[in-house]
Amino acid sequence: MAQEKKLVEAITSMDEDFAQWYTDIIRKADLVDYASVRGCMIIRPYGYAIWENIQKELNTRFKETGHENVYMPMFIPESLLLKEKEHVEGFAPEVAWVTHGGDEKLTERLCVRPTSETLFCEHYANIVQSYRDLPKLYNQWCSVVRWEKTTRPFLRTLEFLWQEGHTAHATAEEAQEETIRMLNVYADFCEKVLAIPVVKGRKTDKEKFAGAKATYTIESLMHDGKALQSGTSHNFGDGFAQAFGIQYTDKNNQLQYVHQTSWGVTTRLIGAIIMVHGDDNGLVLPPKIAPTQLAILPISMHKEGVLEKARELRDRLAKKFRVILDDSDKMPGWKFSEYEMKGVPVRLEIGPKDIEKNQVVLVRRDTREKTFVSIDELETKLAELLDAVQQALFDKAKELRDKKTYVATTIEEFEKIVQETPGFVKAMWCGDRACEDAVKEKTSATARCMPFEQESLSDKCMCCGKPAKHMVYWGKAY
RNA sequence: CGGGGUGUAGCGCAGUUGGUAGCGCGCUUGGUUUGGGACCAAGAUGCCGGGGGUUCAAGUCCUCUCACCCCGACCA
Repeated sequence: MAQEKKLVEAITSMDEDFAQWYTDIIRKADLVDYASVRGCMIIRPYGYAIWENIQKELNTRFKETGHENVYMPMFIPESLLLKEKEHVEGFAPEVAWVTHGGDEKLTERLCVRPTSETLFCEHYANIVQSYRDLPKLYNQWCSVVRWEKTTRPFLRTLEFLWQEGHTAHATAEEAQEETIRMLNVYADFCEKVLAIPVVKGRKTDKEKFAGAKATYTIESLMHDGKALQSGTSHNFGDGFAQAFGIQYTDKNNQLQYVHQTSWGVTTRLIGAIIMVHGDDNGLVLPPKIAPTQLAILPISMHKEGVLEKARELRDRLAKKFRVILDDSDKMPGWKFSEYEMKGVPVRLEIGPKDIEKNQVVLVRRDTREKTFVSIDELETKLAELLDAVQQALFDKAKELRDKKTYVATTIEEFEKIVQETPGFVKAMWCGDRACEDAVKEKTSATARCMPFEQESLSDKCMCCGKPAKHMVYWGKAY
């Protein structure tokens, strides 16, 4: 029995060692495997299915807001990358270079895209001539490469999957509207689909994207109290347009520069789902994103009629839900643990006793609460239960985030909170880079964002005591 | 890139003063089982991370190297 117990507890407790818990989950739930190149991961079918659902949901929203998908090359000539100064300085340290084609040394080395601003800019310069050509609302799904020093599956890998939207507009106002529109799309997606509450706001200059005029972000809080930047939306103004010569002729026959935006989310969102909803029994997936919403587990399936009934239910429910039937000869207890580990939102048990009573047992993953449901009203009850789980996950995550959101008015208070009770800390800031640097130096916490919903906690900067300009969410970040 | 740790069967690990490799889980086959990780029986599985040394003999000692994990600095 001791041995069995150990097996069940194969996942490290999150309170004991959060990092190890995370690693255990992604391996045991079959999300990823390590690849032979350092820092690269294999996204396994179950993990990739989550990404496919993310793609499906986001693509719908992108199309609804008028965007078209395109595909850009993965190589960027060095000369092209060098065109925008701040941008290069931001990315140069972490790009991978291709220097040879076969045995031939290339005359100009090519970087493997770390992001595709330069490619989109080059293309826009070619295809935009008139105000009639605007706006251009493009998006691409691809992978990018950043030669990171340390890596963690989903959170930071050398190569990762993402989408990057790149748009060009006639006016600064339109570009700003687009930047905020897409930030809101991300926020809505995170909250409604991933059940992850987010704080919307603007990045400080120190934290903004290399080459951007302004960066907006959605920030979420993980179970361990560390913050995760979950999506960003940048307004480039006309900086890139000037560097790349993207001009159009307006209605008055005047030559103008376009105003651009870019925005992206990555497979990191999967890391967020794990760290926001997961527990000591494994993954917990929000029904809207779960590859499998219902696992049907026949009990005593060698007995007459059980398997037949289970198959009948599977066929019936598969019309409306993402369902699997596990008719392998594993023990029921093993299957319970397995599907909990994989975060399947609801499981259905059906055995001889249930068939007699024309019922099934539904068990929700998040609370393990069991309900007996008549087979006749299964579709309705299951739909209700999935909705209830979706909502409960959001509520629970929000409650935890709110609980772990603190207020500090002095640097001493701030330091104490950061050290003793990790989470978001709301505090006032004068807007000076020196104070931001000092906070990081002292506490290793950074400014996550200046939220749109500002509060006046005090009229002085917590660091220097000068008049406060912004209320900032601070925290240690992934 | 700094600090720490680990590489032995698919996974988790043991391997004493150097003597030619073992345990648990998993896997295969057969049987009994099935409402919270079943049991019995019979099997299969190793370039001991890699290179170089020392030695009659290296998983074990020396040396170089590679990879991964954790903590920092940098980033999505």
